[in-house]
Amino acid sequence: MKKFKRYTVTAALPYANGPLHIGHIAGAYLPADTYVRFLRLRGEDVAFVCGSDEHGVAITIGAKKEGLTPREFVDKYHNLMKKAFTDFGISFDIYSRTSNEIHYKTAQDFFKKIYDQGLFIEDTSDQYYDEQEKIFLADRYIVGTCPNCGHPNAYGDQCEKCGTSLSPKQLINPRSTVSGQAPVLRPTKHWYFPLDKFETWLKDWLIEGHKDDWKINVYGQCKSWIDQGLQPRSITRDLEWGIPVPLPDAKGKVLYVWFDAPIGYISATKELKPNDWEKYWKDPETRLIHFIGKDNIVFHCIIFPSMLKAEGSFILPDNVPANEFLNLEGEKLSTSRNHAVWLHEYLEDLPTRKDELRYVLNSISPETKDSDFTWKDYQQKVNSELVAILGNFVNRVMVLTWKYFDGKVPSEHELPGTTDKRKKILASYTQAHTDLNKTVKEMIGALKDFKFREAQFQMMNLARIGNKFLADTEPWKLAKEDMEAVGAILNYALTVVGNISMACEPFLPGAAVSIRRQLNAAAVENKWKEFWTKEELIHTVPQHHQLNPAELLFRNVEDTEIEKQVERLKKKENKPAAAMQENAVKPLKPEIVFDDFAKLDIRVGKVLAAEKMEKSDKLLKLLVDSGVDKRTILSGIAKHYTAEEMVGKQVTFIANLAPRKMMGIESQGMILMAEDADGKLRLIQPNTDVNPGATVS
RNA sequence: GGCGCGGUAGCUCAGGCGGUUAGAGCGUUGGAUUCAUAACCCAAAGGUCGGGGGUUCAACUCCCCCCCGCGCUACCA
Repeated sequence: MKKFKRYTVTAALPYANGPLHIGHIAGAYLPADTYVRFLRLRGEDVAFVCGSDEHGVAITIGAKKEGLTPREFVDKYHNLMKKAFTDFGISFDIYSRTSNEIHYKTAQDFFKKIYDQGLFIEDTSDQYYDEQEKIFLADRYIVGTCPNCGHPNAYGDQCEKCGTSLSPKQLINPRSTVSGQAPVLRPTKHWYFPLDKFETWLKDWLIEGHKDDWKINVYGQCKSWIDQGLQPRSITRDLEWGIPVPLPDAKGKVLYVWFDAPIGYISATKELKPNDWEKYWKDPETRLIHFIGKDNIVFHCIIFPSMLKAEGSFILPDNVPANEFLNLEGEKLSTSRNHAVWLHEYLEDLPTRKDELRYVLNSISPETKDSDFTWKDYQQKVNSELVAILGNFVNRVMVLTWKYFDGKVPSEHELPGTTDKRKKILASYTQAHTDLNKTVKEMIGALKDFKFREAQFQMMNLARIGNKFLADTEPWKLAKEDMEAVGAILNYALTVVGNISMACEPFLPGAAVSIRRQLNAAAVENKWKEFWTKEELIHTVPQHHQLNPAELLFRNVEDTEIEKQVERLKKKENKPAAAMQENAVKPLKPEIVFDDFAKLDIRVGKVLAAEKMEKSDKLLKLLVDSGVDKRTILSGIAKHYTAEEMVGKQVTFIANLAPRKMMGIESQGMILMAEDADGKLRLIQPNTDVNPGATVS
């Protein structure tokens, strides 16, 4: 493996439109922090950078919703996240933000450098423009009737009722959500990054070059993406909030948030190391690693590297150990449903349990597949692992040393194997020592491979071996007959405790400090690098050294503690966030006159036959008796109704809608559905049967 | 529908370029023990390795089909 001189480690820039939850932590920040702590302990030169991602339409929408300016809005969430990270102990070297001036310049320079090479494609196309507000409307700012399901308030990028992805021009009767007015089409120019031109290079660099060293889930998704063919991507937007496109003819244009965000890693590094930041981004002997969640894979593995390649002077990511997702109590985390454990709330409720959260999240880290956090599991892991195995081991060694040696480290010398009992002790010692060294090597090997669950397990193994050593040698029995042996045993046990304090630092930084305090081990601190680079047990506590009183590393989690958390979770779900409630009821459409309505021929029909459309997940093909004819209607309801249950049902449909071909079959009408707040579709039916062909008015 | 990743003991997960009785931690049960936050230590029970075919002397591991979960994608008038 290539030897690197230094590391640049990034953790995904969290989007500044809401607080952090444990899914974010488990996905990117905890693994990144664990890895960085490991690197630092080995004495590596590392820059650990992160910051808030503060641009994009979603920010402007969120700001509007909360009645704030975008600036106030991002300030609020930037500060909230920054504090939560600090309080939790994620050890960024810098937590910056993309609204900083230095980032504006960095991003603009980056753009300009590629622009000057003539790489970007310029293209002018018609887009919706709000004449009253004098702005071009981003997709999310336009609502209209969904051409698919008739949902009157579909967004310009997606209909939330039927899930169809849309472009604004497909919407019927589009309206601006800013002014409520109908927007007009206007030509506007944008710049595109020619991703397609990097296909050959990506195949070489990624598909060939990282076949074996990238995680299989990451590699598989990238390969799938590249194989499907790459398209130019637009990298500018018509928007007020963002980084202005640094060109003379680009008034009102900003860089697309996805373009500027990853450059934020570079800006943050510049801010951190104004004089030698380039070493961390341009020296091939620097190892660049991105920690992200799986939603970010394509961006960090394909698009950003292509941008870096295009710019020309930067190094490329050497690895992108993306995690899958974390679920909560068996269900997906959901911001809108408020189904989440928010980091800042956890820290308020359980301020003394930071290591516990780190431990549990790491132990269920979604490294290879989605995983599930439950409070019950949290309690069990804390009680039966942290308390019972690790805390207990450290505590019993401390207590024994105080009891028999007044808290002074016993003398250190070879124990002569003069009796059978002593021979047994020596055998136990040899066994423990061999196991411990092996475990240390495995722990460090796992950390190098980004296998943090495994690494943490090996760290805990040190305590398991320690417990076994005590049980095997039984110093409390020997105290009656052979204090020299007791001293030898406890001297070694204290050595193990000292090594554990070093081993647990990347996983349980709080416990590491506590153990060091108990050992009164200021003298030990400069030994950390030795432990982490020699990869074996080292000598930690000098003989006759005075220890501090024992303190408990962890407390048991009582039932009442987790019951409180579970209840809190349930309560939240019954009471969705305020923002969600606003969303649940869509705003009224502009007024129409009776004649508009009269154009519609709405009727009730009866489904005679139904079948699932082949090769479609959403479409059912219905044969409907409309009274005047039997017609085929395709409807995107397959996720809500099976073909079988549709047969015989009365349905309301639009009878005079122009026929439309879908997947090779012509649909002669449109079934009307009601959409519940949760997105479920339900048929609109008369409350008693009517004859097929009955009109609705 | 296509593509990617996954489906291994009650739970969380290892493993597997085919080859002895499929592993660990936690949980459960039994034993031992008392230095320790009833914790630790020992032992046992517990799995037809998602289902069905196939290749092979031999498959959990390779091939095909199917089912389930997650993600991307197509369709959704």
